[in-house]
Amino acid sequence: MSEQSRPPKLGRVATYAGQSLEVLRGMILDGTLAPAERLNEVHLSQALGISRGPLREAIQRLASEGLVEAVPHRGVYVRSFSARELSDLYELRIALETHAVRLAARYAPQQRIDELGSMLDETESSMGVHATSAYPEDPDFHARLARLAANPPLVEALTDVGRRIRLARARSAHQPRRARTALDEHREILAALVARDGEGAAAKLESHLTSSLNNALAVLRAAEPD
Amino acid sequence: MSEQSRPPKLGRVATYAGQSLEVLRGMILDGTLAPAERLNEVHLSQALGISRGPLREAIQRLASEGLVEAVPHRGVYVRSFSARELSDLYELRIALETHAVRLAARYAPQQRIDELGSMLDETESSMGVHATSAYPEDPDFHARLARLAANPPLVEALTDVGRRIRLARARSAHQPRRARTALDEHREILAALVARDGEGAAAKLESHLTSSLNNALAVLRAAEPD
DNA sequence: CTACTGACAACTGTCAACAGTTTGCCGTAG
DNA sequence: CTACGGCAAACTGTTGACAGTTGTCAGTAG
Repeated sequence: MSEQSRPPKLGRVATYAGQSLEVLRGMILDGTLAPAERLNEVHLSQALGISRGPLREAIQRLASEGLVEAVPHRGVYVRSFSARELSDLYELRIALETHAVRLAARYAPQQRIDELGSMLDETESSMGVHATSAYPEDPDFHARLARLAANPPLVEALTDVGRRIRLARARSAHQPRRARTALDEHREILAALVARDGEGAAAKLESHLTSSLNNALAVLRAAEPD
Repeated sequence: MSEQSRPPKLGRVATYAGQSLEVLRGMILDGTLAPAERLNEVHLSQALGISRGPLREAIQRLASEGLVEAVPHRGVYVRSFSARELSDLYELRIALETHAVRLAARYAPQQRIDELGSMLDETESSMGVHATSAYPEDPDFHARLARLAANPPLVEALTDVGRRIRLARARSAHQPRRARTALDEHREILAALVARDGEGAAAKLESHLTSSLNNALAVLRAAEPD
């Protein structure tokens, strides 16, 4: 067991397992597979036109992303989140993302920050047309913000948390009013970032995410007030 | 596709995939499978006495934990970490763990904090005997500290980061002197926690982890000074 | 009417074989 | 001697079938 060699460069090739992963993730996040629903391997593999092997691999990865929960010998279920779990996820996200923005304020090259600004401009101009995007906290802004920290493991962790949050608040989809507010808050965060004010950006980001959480919680409780 | 039901309670049953996961994780963390080494599915499945199916599932999970890297059609490799990646991991860990300790200072019940203290006493008394534990930052203390935050996703994230760090610094195993220092630093952190001084505990924790990182980096550079 | 028992059906876990891709080797041409 | 091309071995991706477990539902005893 000493077969020395170095990992090759990544040469992406399509694989059924990989494709199924993306399809299933989409089905979960857009509600085709509802929370608490059980995934039947036979039915799903037939629906996707593949065998159970690759499907099981895809499901496995979904479990590691926290989108489904697998119980040995009893099947896998789309995760459903309580209000408490949603709060926990947001708290984690706040810790990660405020740290990311502090790093970005210190180390991010000016150009990348400017790109974020022009991205916001595009979002705003397309806003009048499409009325609103499907999701107020457009993941793009936050994902790009995270990447400015230039810390791959941090980005990875935030991606996972982001996906779970998106699933947890799937029902509270579009909220036109909040989308407008969110854009303004994004601009404030960016302004602090341009000024290289890490603490200020972190503070604005935290309040932004906190109000986003409160909004989600309100919708959640309105849906099931028990 | 609307099969309603609720997720059952967890009823752990042994499964080849699950067992293989733990075996393989152990082999990677203790160096039996060296960094950059390729995992041959056929050889491994024969060595473990199982077929490739469950083995592939176990490998899949290792990949999601960040311990191996899978390249489609080219095999999976035990991850090896550069100094930069190790720093990134520590930075992420610091962000997560300082946040955890702040939460702990605010919300953790007194009893759980006291348990941490008696655990440190045991560690110290067993220290003269075994001379030193295999790993200076004994994962137990940090893992328990994380759990005090009472935020499962946060604990999960820290577990993953901890495993990767442990792999990254696998070579720099025992360091008796540092183990002694680490224990003292743990006591300081705990003292701040007892005083419910979240900021103080966070600061002490950060410097503790920073010196741990510097120690690891020094060992790493000594091993391969290129 | 309720609680237990046993068999059946459905589903997940596992296996062995097949198929497609990658990689290394060998021969040939320049 | 070096560069290119094609063949073959090795390995990963995929499949369909088998095995063991779980959950359900009659049927029966209390």
